[in-house]
Amino acid sequence: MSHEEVMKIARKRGFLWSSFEIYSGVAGFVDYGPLGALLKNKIMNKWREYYIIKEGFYEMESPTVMPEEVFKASGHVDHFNDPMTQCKECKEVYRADHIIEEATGMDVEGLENQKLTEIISNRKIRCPRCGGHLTHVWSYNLMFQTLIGAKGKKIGYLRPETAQGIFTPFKRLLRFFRNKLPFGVVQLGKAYRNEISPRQGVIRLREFTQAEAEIFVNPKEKTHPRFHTIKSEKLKLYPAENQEKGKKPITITAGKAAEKGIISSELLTYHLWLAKKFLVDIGIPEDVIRFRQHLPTEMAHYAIDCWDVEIKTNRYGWIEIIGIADRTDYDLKSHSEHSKEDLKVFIEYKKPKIVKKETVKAKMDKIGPKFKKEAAKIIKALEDLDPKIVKKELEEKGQFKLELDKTYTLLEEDLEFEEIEETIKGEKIFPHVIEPSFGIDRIIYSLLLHSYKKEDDRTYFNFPADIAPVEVAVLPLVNKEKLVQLALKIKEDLRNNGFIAEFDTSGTIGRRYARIDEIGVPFAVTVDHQSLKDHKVTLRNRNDTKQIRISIKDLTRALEDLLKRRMKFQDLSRFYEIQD
RNA sequence: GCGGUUGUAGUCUAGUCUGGUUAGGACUCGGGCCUUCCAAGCCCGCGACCCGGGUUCAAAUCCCGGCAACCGCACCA
Repeated sequence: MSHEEVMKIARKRGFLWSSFEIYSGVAGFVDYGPLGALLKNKIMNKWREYYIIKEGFYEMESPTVMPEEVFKASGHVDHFNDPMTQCKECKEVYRADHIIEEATGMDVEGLENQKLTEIISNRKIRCPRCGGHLTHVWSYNLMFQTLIGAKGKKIGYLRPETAQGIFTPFKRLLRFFRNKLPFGVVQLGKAYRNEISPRQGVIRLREFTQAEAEIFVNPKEKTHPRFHTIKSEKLKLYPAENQEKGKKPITITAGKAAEKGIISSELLTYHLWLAKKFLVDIGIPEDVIRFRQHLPTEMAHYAIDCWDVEIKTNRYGWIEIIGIADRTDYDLKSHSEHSKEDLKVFIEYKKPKIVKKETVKAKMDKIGPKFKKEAAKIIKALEDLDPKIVKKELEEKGQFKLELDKTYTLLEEDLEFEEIEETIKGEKIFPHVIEPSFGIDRIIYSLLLHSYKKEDDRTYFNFPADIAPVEVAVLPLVNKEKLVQLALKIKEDLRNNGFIAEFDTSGTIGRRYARIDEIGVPFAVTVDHQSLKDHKVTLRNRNDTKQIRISIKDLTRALEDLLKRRMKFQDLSRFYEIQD
């Protein structure tokens, strides 16, 4: 539970290192060491199990460098930008808009830097701390900028989220899913934010790994086919209202939360539950998980409802590790406007709608001779007019003046009104997007923190068997040639069967167990003298250090059952002799 | 970005104030001996003054700058 102890072991045993240490390091970057990389991959693959296999979403991969247009459309170029100013005397840095709003009460959101600078000098706004003069306003954008191409004319940015890489090929995706909602697309990968001053180690990184799902749905159908199966599952929620009124979080069933509108839709509720199930599955205890709703003031520009999954930590309090948002149609709409591409989906009505409609048409035999060459454009213009207005004007004035490049006067005899029935099969809409966005690095931190166990003089990571980086250790009880040879052979066999197996002869058996416990190896195979005669070895369970004696030929099968969590060690011990 | 505190092997630390032999110890790690089940013991070995500049005959030690970590403030679409 202690941050310091856990991070110390994480560093010592090769889970997490700060990057570029030999060059003093750079804040906000970390290396995943050998065990960290294994752990991270296992967690990401578990995530794929949940979102790709079980939910039926598909994964894609887009570039991490993207052209400026993408982030103009997404709002990151404008909204991810903070206007800053600094006191010339005391060097304090401020948000320029905040300081103006405080001093004058003006709403200056969205104004250009030059305008803000003018306001500061005209209104004689000074440093609130020391009264000193303030510098001109500059922009601090949290995106890393780069130049694309040899001539360096095209501005590019490192993506601040993986999501945009899913929105931009939306037309292709829609075709891949055969033009039908709902569908989900996921992406796991790196994202970048040039934080002003990253602290808190792995909690706020400049380069981090996200696992995001973008689920495209019909706005009228924000539910999930399996919602009924999770209705009575309990969620610990901290709604915005409770935060504002200083009340405590509530525990409520998924069904009630959606029904009462605490969470804005059944689908969003389902994804809150799913995120929690995932976290519990990889080994984060349920009682350190809660869902906190964004306050209206902190909600991102694109969302209508957003819940953070938070984990309790001893050092940082409750930290956000997952954000689950209803992004509505913000992104697709905006990309559609900027790119001039149609990013809508055709939704077919269950029953076609029959609409009665009045139309006005030109009588060709009248219009033709009357207007000759100009008739064509008049006919075309009539199609776009509201027939009611034409009819009304005709009735009142006996003629209708059509304003085009010049005025054409149309009489009642030139026109024909008709009421027709039109069958509308459906409509084109922008889908809404439900987005669970996982911060993998923070999840790993939370997992390390909450898996760490200390018992007497023993420490271990209580990783689930299928998450543990090293799966099994093979150890000779003592370093006698024959035992070492047999242990090596068993290790090779296990590796050939796909297990991540380690072997260790250093120190005494107790020290070896301690070493593998410290990195959370769930099972150990120990070869003793008896093994040479009866071809049996002991299999040790990390959490309770209990052992059973099992024949070497059964080992692969037993370990497979254990590591895939088809069987618990306790169940296995019914079939085998228990060792003291 | 601002202010404060701190930087000695993988880890913890002595030495820094008061400049002066080969920077000392413990644990860890590697090799060996021993050892029949949970960090035992013995022998051997690897391994450090954050980086750069200055002052000085001489800098881990004093001064300046940088970097990093921690704490507070600010920031965190």
